[in-house]
Amino acid sequence: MAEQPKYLQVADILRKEIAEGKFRDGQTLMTEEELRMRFNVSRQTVRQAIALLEDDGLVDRRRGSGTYVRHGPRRRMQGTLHVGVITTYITDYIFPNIVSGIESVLSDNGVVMTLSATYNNVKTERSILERMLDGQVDGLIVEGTRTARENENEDLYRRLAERNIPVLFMNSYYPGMMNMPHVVMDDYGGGRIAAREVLSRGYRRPGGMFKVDDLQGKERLKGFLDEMRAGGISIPDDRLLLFSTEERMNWQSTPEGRAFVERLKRREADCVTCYNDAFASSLMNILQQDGMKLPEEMGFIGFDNAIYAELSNPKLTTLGHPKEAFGSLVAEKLLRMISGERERSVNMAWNLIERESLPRVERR
Amino acid sequence: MAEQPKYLQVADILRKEIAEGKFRDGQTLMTEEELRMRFNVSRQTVRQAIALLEDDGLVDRRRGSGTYVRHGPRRRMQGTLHVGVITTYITDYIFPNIVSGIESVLSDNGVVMTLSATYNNVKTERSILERMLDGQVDGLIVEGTRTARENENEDLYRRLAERNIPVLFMNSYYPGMMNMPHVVMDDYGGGRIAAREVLSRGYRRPGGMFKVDDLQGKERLKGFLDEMRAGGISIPDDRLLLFSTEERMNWQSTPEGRAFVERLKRREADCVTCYNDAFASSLMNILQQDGMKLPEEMGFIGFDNAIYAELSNPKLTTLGHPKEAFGSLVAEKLLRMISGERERSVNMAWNLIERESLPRVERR
DNA sequence: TTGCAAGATATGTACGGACAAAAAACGTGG
DNA sequence: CCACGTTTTTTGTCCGTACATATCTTGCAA
Repeated sequence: MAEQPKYLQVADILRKEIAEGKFRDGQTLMTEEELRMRFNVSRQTVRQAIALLEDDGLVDRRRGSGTYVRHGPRRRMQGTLHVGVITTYITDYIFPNIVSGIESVLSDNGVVMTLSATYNNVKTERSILERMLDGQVDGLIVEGTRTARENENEDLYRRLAERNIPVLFMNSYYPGMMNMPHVVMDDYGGGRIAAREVLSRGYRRPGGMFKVDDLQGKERLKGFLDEMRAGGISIPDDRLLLFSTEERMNWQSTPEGRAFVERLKRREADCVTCYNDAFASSLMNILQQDGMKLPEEMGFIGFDNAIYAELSNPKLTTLGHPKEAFGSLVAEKLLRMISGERERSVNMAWNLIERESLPRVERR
Repeated sequence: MAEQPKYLQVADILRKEIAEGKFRDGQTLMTEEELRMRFNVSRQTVRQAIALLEDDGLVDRRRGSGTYVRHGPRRRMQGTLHVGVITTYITDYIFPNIVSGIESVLSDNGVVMTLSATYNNVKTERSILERMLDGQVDGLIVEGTRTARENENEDLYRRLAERNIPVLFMNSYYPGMMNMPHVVMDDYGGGRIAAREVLSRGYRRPGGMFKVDDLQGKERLKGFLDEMRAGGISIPDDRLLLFSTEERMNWQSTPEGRAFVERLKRREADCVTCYNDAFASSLMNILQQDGMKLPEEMGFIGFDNAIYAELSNPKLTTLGHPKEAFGSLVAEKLLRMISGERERSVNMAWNLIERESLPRVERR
């Protein structure tokens, strides 16, 4: 009591006990009177504590009956289910397609969706999660932000877990995050596929550019390097450009970025494996403006099969992301989680889409 | 007290007085002690009442200082601004473009956006509004649902108004809704433009299909008919198909819809003005499958300049919706409203985009 | 066994009082 | 006039009590 008010202490203890599942039978096990005795406080204090739990949606109070712990599907009857979806972007790149897949499943099931974007900003993610917490969502689909770094918002995810709100990560996830399942592409495997493709088409001085502040990029890079090593090719550091999101919009203007482009212009590599199609497309443009002939003078392979892939010139050879199907799978999985089932994580396989940007080459 | 508990009565009175602006100076004017005297209740009861107002975000309590009424920009310091966006659809039609316009402005200003779709269902709209209310948004952009009918959710909009949460309607709005401004296309004017275009190109037996459960459609229809009348053309009822959203997906299979299509096949009209490009496109397909040659045998004009317009064959002549620019304008307006300014409603003008579906015709 | 009424049990409302802690107002001395 | 400590004001926490009201349980009677 010297530090924290009693009602908070009581609330915390009860919160913890609920999280541990001590009250599986339905009722909070204790009436206000029993709690009063147990903690040796007044009934008002007990009520104040329980009020907090009620705000959090952890318990329901019924006059004349008792206080009940909620588990499982939150809203008992009336009222629609609400699902929150948190992605890095909404209207860019392949996200409209993924969201569309999610949306179609949710709306078919009469579930209301709430969509927010983090723009790869951890603070924004925090702010959105806070809103979701007191907005009483019944489930959450999250694309992790900066997942290769320390997870600043772990406390909020813990609170979601305490409230039995199912969370499903997609595309990218925080490793070791309390048994929350994820649906992601097999990024490590994708990196290996890309490398194998590059090698089998005769390239011998491969380069690469990867975003490394999220798991996706790190895994793609790892798979890429492992497969290269297995093929007997080692890649010097200066044929690799590693960057993080801050530089997304202007990686070309960083010292490393400029140096990398210069080396490519000097033909120090014969092909580039790119983190995704957006970067592949913009890098191709830069080199073409400098007069390089593509794909003859340099091969390219990307990830995701975004719109750019079909529209760019030469058309991009790329690993195809299932997008709509991916979104649908994610949504279906979350709905099952909401209805109480345990779901496993999924790694989806890439399928190579061969276009024009990575032609077979002769000895150079 | 015979009916409602005292603390609710007190809360309601205070809520009303706050809404009327009685406490413009900052403090609630009354301390808990003063309120206790005024209402002749105990201090606990007063506190219980104020707690409700605090939940609603109407007041802030500061220990040792007093209870203050919040007006204007909600979150005082820390914490990002949150804006809710409610549209009828998200990933369909022109909505991705509009949302993109909104999103770019909001994210440039560091504002977090939360996006939800009603699918033109008033109950869903209600459910979303409830979430927005206890999610503490700082502003709301709403595309009204079924705006030509009674507004079932007026109570919720009133509560938003009570809490000083600015609401801006777009595309479609509820007439007479407490001074909440709107940004819409000039639908009446658009109807007239379409009619004028049809007439000036020589068509003399014009038909039309319009959705009439929202204001947009009603206004477009009204403008269309008025301009026709002004041009000396009266349109018999059976050359018009009026429908509502329920039938959106399958208007072709309703008795009226089938009858309408049959009349078109018998060439009882020489052109059709369509509620929007989606309907225009699908109607064109139906007639073409029946062997009709377009645009020679029947002219078409739509609204919105959606993707279909460019992709269909023949390419659609249509009235262009500004989409991204529209979204940006809406977002900028709402941000100004959040920072306290009063904003006027806007009717944006259409611009005609001439493609292939409404060619000039000779006397028939 | 069923139906209903009375009683027991639980939460909801309301009152009173007391002290704690933070902020604001005041007063005093420099 | 300012600085600093003291007092006052105001909200926060906590206790005890009483009664209201909804729900559940029990037991009696048909």
